[in-house]
Amino acid sequence: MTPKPMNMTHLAKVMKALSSPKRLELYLDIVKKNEGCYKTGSECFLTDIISSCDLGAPTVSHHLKELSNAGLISTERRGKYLVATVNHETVEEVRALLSAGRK
Amino acid sequence: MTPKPMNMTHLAKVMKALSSPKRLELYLDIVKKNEGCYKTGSECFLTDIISSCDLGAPTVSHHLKELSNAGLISTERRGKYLVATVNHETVEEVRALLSAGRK
DNA sequence: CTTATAGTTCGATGGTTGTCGAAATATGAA
DNA sequence: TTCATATTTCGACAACCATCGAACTATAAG
Repeated sequence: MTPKPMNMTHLAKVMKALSSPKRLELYLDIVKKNEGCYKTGSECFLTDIISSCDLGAPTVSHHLKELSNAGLISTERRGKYLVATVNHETVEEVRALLSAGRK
Repeated sequence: MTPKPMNMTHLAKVMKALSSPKRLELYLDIVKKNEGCYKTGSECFLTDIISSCDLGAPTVSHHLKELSNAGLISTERRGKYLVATVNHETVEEVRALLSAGRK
């Protein structure tokens, strides 16, 4: 089944969410940690992200909200911590739209 | 052959180039006109883009330069007119990077 | 050469954004 | 409850951006 089409306003929002180098780095970090989760069962904790990047906690919080707002990730509170998971559907929709007019 | 990997700074640049709704619209318009070109031989002229969108010529010129700067399109002067063509390689590189950690 | 059309460059402007520190909130531990 | 850690909200600020009109350059037609 092909993923349902995405309107352009939303797509622009997703692109904007990934247009800041730091935020893109954060996103790819979450992706990688999610891969690890698939294999080892460990999850992606916000606190680890904050520790491993050179940004302040408020900035990271803001970036994660932006990624979440664009539908790229979802966040869930697990006790004291926050867990981030990638929303693969949204990524697929972007890929689908980028496939337009492919050779 | 898999496309060569793209560094993150460049990827962020590409994302930023597509993060403005109007500019995204322009890009997809160029993609569509390039598709038509493949079938009918007609090309994508800047003057037509300017006529069919609600932006001034200076703004469109600026947007096209941004798309070109990101490597998403190339422009070529054909006599009095400017022709825009999609750079499929760049799009493929973006798609490749978005494939990271896919289910 | 003059005119008309296509496109770019420039300067300005209002709006958005990434980042920070400080303060507030949330949650679990002692 | 009190404390420590995790996260969010707030206010601010400099930097950036999308858009515009005016002026400039380029190319072709007459």
